[in-house]
Amino acid sequence: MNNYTELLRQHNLKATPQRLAITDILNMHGHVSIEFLYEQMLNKFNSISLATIYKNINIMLENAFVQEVKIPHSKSVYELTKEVHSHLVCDNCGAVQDITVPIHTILEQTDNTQEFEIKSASVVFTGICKECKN
Amino acid sequence: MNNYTELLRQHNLKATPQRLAITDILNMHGHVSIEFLYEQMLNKFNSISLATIYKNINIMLENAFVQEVKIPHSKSVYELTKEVHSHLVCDNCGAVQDITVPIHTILEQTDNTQEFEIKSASVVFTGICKECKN
DNA sequence: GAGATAAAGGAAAAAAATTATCTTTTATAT
DNA sequence: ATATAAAAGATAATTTTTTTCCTTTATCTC
Ligand SMILES: [Mn+2]
Ligand SMILES: [Mn+2]
Ligand SMILES: [Zn+2]
Ligand SMILES: [Zn+2]
Repeated sequence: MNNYTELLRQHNLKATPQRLAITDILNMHGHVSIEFLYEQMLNKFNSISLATIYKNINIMLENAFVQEVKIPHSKSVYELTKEVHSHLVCDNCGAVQDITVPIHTILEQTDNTQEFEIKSASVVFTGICKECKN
Repeated sequence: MNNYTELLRQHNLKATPQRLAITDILNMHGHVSIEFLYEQMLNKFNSISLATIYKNINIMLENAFVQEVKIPHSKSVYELTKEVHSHLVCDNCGAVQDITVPIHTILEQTDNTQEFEIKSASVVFTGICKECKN
């Protein structure tokens, strides 16, 4: 269990109980939607405002604290920023898991005659997860 | 210049002037946002409803006529469905262009111990386009 | 081509998602 | 302990998307 107090302060963000709870939930669940996050937060703070969720997710996005994962045919999920990685999304149950893809190798094998200077890649694989196959 | 009358009918969709105009705009501009599409449509149909745009884009998505491209840090764009491909998005001007990535090769080089059955991939590269480099 | 009809368009309202405003509370520095 | 700027909560406002309801029209059949 990580404590994000210092990390928040390093970004000049006050380490409020609400923010620490958000980071805890992200840390525990990995990839969460706004609604899920709100529901979880309501358990701890029965009068928390949805606006607080949005304001915090947005300020954490600005500070590169949190990343948005855009998923084909469904809503975005959010996660704590970690090393660069890609995602697997289950078509059946919606579960999102991390996967490491050799982006560099891909770029070497991709014909880029367009002279586009690539800086980053967002890769989301879709399919059926291990659990849903059974 | 393509005519989408038949394709629409094959999906049991009436070939209305509005729909043909939408396919024309998609065909001409490649990747368009809802707002852009609406503005363009207003030129031809000065009383078109935004609801018509949404209803048609949604029905075309359902029929796999049109695809949504989700882009990190910006709004989605829509395009006519064609052969499988990926995208380059310019951080500077927002331009979206197609690129072909050897997905199969990537999968071979990606360690998938998670036993996830991958069916498709959504790949969006971000960077600086040729024009914006000058 | 005229008539029948189900689908689609337009206008407006409703719903859902997100952001802004304003007052109260609180984390943090002194 | 106090001061203060930032954040929370409540609410309103805005933006985005969907729904409803009535009118129009594309298409089928004759
Ligand atoms: Mn992840
Ligand atoms: Mn494309
Ligand atoms: Zn699954
Ligand atoms: Zn550019």
